Order: sequence, then C-alpha cells, then structure tokens
Amino acid sequence: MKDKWEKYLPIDGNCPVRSVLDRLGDKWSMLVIIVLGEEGTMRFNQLHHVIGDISQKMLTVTLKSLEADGLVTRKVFPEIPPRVEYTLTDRGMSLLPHVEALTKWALVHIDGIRASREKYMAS
Amino acid sequence: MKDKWEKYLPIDGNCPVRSVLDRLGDKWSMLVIIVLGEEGTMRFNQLHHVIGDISQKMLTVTLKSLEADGLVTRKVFPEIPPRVEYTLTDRGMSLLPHVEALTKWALVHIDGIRASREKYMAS
DNA sequence: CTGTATCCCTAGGGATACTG
DNA sequence: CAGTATCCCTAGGGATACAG
Repeated sequence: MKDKWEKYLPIDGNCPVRSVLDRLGDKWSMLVIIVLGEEGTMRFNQLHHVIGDISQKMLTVTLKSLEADGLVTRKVFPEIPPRVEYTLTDRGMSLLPHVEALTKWALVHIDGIRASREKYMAS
Repeated sequence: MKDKWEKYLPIDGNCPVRSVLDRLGDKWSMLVIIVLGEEGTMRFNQLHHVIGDISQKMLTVTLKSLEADGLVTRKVFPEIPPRVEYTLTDRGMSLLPHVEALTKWALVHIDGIRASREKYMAS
C-alpha cells in the first residue's frame, strides 16, 4: 500500500530535500560558493583570508567535497611555491542565484526574526 | 582600517549568510517548512507521521525554534485529548519559494552530482 | 603556499521513559 | 494527543604540528 506522504520520506536515499541539505547544510559550503560566485576564481589562501574564521582543515574539507560534487574546479599550477585556484563550475554557478536569494531573504527578515526571538524568550 | 572582505566575516554576528544557515542548516527545519508549506496547517502527530523518521524530541525542538523565529504559529485547542495545530506564518511563506527553488535545483542536478562523486572517488 | 595528520571536545540529535 | 526529561553517543569541526 502506497503512502501518499512518501515524497517526504528518505526512501532509497532519494529525497531531494535531504540530498540538498546534506550537501549545503554544513557549516561552510554555501559561504564558499557565495564567495567564489561573487569574487570569481580564488586561491586557497585568498579564500582562507576572505572567510577569515574558517580553519585550514575545514576549508580543505569543504573544497574537496564541493569539488567531488562538481560544484568547484581545482586547478594546480606546478610552481614553487605552489598555486592552486578554485573556480565555480557551471553547476556551481547554477546554484548561486538560489543561495543568493536565500541570503537576500535573510537580510530582509533578520531584524524581524531577532525581534520575534526576543519576544519568544521573554514569554 | 576597513577590510574590503568584511561582508563575509561574522562581525557583530551580522553576516546574513550565516544567520540563514544557522537557522535552516539544521537537520529538520527546511523539511518542516516545506511540508507545512505544501500541505498547509497540520497537527503535531500528523507532522510526525508525514516526516516519518524524525524523533518526537527533534520535531518539538524544530517547531519551537521555527515558532521562536516567527516562521510558524502554534495554536492550541483546549480540548481533551489536546489538539495543537501548526501553520506557516507570512514570514514562513515568504521563505518557501526559495527553499523550493533549492529542492528543485537538487532534483535536476542530483544525478549529475552523484556521477561526479563516483568519478571523484574512483580517482 | 597548500595542504596532511592528530588529537580533542562540544553540541546535535537518537532512544527511551514518563506526564497533563 | 502532545509533549517533557534523561541518558547517551557519534560526527562535525577547532587547534596544533608537520610535510612537499
């Protein structure tokens, strides 16, 4: 018997809602995508400096997973000292407007949200 | 000296990118928003059944935080047995299209992403 | 410069039992 | 029905040191 709600369930791990959240819901992925989207190609240390409070480890991990998913390309220049440039792929670019829409929404609503939160705490 | 990158930094906790991720980046918030958005007002146990694999604790926690942020309203009917209905607020509704855009993006790209991921693993 | 390799620690979240 | 209240446990992620 089919369940009419199955589209919300993680059957076969195919729920699109969750697949996107597992990818972008971590601490840094969206931020890296936004920075690369707005600033264009960047080097590892440039990203590190721009984001500021990300650890080297997490920047590496985040870039690797974005690269694995084909959202970011990694280009190594065999120089000394080494240079590595990261760029958003077309797939990554296609995600950008949606992420930016979300951040714009946040900008518009953050004050109201904070106000709601305080009222809720007080009650 | 002003830093031209400060818009990406969490100065005063005001980075809009992060404020949205901290809110929606948890395991269940977006899913609850989508379900309430598509199905309309629902009772606690209805949500619990529809989502299926969320624990009672996490559903409570998630709904509370969404309520605190003014994304969801909680209406209690003083009956026995008790009935509680959850509905998306206007603010919650305004977020819905962006969340749905993200899930549509995921639907379109998930196959390609999975393919990229396998190629990456193999290399 | 661009990363690995460890160690470590907290907080998110699951399971279970209990309550009005 | 609609939640609390605990306990517990893992995985995300920070700090630090080292390497090509």
